[in-house]
Amino acid sequence: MTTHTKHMSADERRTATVEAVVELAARHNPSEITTTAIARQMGVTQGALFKHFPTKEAILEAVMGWVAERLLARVDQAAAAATSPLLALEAIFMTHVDFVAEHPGVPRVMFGELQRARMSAPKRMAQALIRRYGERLHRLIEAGKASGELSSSIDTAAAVTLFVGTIQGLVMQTMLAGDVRRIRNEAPGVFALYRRAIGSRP
Amino acid sequence: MTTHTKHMSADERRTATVEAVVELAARHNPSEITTTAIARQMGVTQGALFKHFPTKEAILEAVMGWVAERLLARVDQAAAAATSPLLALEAIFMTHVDFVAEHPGVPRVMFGELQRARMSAPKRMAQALIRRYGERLHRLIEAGKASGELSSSIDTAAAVTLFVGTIQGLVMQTMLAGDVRRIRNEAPGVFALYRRAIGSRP
DNA sequence: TGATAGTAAGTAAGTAATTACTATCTTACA
DNA sequence: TGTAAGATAGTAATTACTTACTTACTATCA
Repeated sequence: MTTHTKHMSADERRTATVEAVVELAARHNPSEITTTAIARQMGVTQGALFKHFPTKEAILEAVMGWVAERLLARVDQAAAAATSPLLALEAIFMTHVDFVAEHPGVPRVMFGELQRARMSAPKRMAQALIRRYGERLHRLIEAGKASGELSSSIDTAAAVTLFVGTIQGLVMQTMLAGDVRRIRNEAPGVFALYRRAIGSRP
Repeated sequence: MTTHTKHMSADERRTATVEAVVELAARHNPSEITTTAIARQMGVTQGALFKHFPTKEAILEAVMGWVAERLLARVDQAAAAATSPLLALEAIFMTHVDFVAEHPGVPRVMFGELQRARMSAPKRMAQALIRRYGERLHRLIEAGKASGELSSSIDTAAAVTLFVGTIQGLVMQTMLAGDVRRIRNEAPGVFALYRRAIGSRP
């Protein structure tokens, strides 16, 4: 319940800034997201941003933190509700796809940070997020192999790479088509193929 | 066998410019590839670029043309030498991985162009390349289903998306590790999973 | 309670640096 | 010698960030 005041609190403004970046990234190239564009999206002057963030990089750092927290929380929640490793992988997949469909700018910002030449705080956070995500997948796949639900002959590292790449492929299709709804429609078919790839054969 | 002259011909310079961009993209964020950086990579002043290209966008257009021509030629050559649809898909996969390992900047430039907000000539060329690439995959997968080599129950469109995403996933791993050789090492394992996903079961 | 001083949040108008691109002059080769 | 290729030194526009000033909320105290 935000009262209609002209001034926001520092915390509200920081959150609003992060959300503005995520929304802008859905329609614009991350490298074209200038501080002026962020401020305009928020209905505020450009200089006002620097009351809450020392640099633009600090803004991107906050964005990466926002993404890591929300994505991992939802993914963990989905996995916890599942009753087997394979079902957990499917739940994670669909949850991730939902997240990307809700926030199409997120994978673009992530990829943009990873592409940076020099190491930076936001790039480090993007790497850390993918590493943590990969560890969760690795554990689930190993558990699935142990329980016999997944084929014990598959390469776990390759299965992790394929999982992440599968979502990347869906994101790419979305960017090609320019239609966000498409990712939700195509996701089940693509995961069905992934299940064929890793599942044990009857 | 370029003779040691100070002035290059227009055609040589255009090719050298494209190669400079591809080399720069291997180490730098595509949006950080300025005309100054391109010129420095070529050992030439920045203004000299505009003797051969009217705009920077025209340079990127030439880059996309260079990529489309070389990648599709190599992919077609690899597919033609294969004796079955599945072997053709494997040959295309490995050829593509080789191409990316040789030119790690290429997928970054491609992805960067696709991310652009407004339509542009290079973006259109990137979309056209992926479309043509996808059509080739589509035909091969359909042929494989007809011959019984691939499962007839799989979704062909999803299989195309998964193929492209699989390579994207390998590229992402490369960017995370910062080590180009890794993609060649991991490629066979990942394709083995892809084969499990689409192949008919014995 | 109600005036008021202090402060956080915001504005407006700057800065230097960098960008793509250009005008003018110079060099090298056929 | 004429011309294409390149060098030099610009241009206006845009970038992240700053400075000086103004507004709105809040805690304090008579």
